[in-house]
Amino acid sequence: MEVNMKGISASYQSVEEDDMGFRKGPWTDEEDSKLVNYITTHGEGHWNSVARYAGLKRTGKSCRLRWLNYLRPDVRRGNITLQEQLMILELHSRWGNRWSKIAQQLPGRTDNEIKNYWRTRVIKQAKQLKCDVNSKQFRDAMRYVWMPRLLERIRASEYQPVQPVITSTITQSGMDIQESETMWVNPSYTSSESSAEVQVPSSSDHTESRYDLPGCHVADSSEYGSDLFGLESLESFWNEENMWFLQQQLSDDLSLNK
DNA sequence: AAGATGATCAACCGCTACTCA
DNA sequence: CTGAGTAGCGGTTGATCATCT
Repeated sequence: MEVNMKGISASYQSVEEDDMGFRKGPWTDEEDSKLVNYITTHGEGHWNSVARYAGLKRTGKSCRLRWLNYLRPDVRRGNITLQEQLMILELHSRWGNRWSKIAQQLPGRTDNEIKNYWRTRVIKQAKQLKCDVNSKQFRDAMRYVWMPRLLERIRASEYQPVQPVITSTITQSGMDIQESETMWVNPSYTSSESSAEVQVPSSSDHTESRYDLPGCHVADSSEYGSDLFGLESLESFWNEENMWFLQQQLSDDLSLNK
């Protein structure tokens, strides 16, 4: 039987059935088309009925997941864009592992996809830096170093303002007004403040003191593996300018907390 | 060329929340 | 109120592909 995995057709032998006779494992083209046909005709919901009446030996849960994560017509495929990466970082800093909630802000992306992105890219980078992904150090690095850089890259590539995100609809005087909020472009870390307007001392002021984040090991360039955010190397984030800026931010935070 | 290792992502699992009889 | 059925969420697993040695 043929199944489609990662865009290629492959023979797959290990589709099995559980004690209840439900099939498990990758979906076949035939199963996909049965599910799509049924939902096209009858609509979503009542997943156990879908499974039964569509002639699928699958659990309702499995049908729901397959539809939402793969078969839905509005599912977006392909790489996570720079804008989406920035949104994920920002929204995760607000909401934590609320993948479904984050996914709602990214049309066409599924919670599964975002979760996978976070686990495979972001957590990996935290590990490489020997930081806990939830540590203040790593979060500050994201907020004050990586996200501004990402924003700069977006602006450089588009050469136009970043699209605001429509977050709510309010009704006023009988008219629907869409209130747009630049929810992920926090002024506190826009590029103008993070780099352009910040006075960076000459390199001689701090060349000797490569900044070690407390409890956070800055890896040698040889330790860097894949490229979070599509940058050439994570090392470029941890250059002296950004280190200096991050150090200032951290010391400001500390003084505020006194 | 082949085996080892790492990265990716679809799918499953367990749990909680919600609905309804 | 309670229990069954269902939907949805987040964590985890495992198959496959890609890259490295």
